[in-house]
Amino acid sequence: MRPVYHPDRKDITLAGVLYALGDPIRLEIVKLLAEKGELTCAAFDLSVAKSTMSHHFKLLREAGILYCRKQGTQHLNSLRGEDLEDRFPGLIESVLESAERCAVSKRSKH
Amino acid sequence: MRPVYHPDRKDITLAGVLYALGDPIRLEIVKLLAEKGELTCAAFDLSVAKSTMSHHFKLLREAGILYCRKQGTQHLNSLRGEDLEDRFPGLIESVLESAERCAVSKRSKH
DNA sequence: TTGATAGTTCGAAATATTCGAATAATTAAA
DNA sequence: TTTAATTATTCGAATATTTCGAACTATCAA
Repeated sequence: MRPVYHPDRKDITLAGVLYALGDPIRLEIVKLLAEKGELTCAAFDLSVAKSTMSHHFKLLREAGILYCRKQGTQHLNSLRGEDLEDRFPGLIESVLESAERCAVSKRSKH
Repeated sequence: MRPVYHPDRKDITLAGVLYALGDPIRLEIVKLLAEKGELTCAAFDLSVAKSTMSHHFKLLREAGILYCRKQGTQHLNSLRGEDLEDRFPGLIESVLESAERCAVSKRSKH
């Protein structure tokens, strides 16, 4: 397993970030990372195949949204909060707030 | 030409909105609409085929991002600002701010 | 070694995107 | 009332992306 690619901060694009966030699974991943900090892929049980999860993580990583470091057989993922904040101030926060609101309104439907 | 479909406010999803915004052409469309108000497809000269533009407008419309009304042979498009603000407060504003920042930093590279 | 665990890579099937050509709807001109 | 011009959608083909399960790689532990 060769080291994974991470784009430079300056190469993170808005459309790339929004595209990466524009998928329910990936949005959920980002939400959990924002809550919990650093997590392995295995921490997410999101009803898709392992290879599909791998694809989602790769896409998020290559969009510049998360950073991945290896520790033994595990891959620890965390948000690139500082880079994202520098590049698009307030954006991720705003997205997470919307995501949280949706989660709340969904729960309160019952 | 039958009347076009617009989703109800409540059916606008965060992932759907972010996905729709996650394309350079569509982001540009939204940026221009935010600036200028109501515009026809023809107002955008974005170096893609006419049919592709039609596809992008349809996707933005079905994501709930814009409203389209017919006037003669033209289709007038505008942002569903109120609906979006109700559903995801501050989100579009935040995206547009990031988009504007990018545009500025791109211009100041020369 | 051998096995177990954590992820990636591969190839195929299903979806989505893009284009140019053809079509539809409306208005204006002859 | 035809005819032409304008605006945009729809169709079919080519290309790209997404998803899955199976096979593979890397690391650690027994």
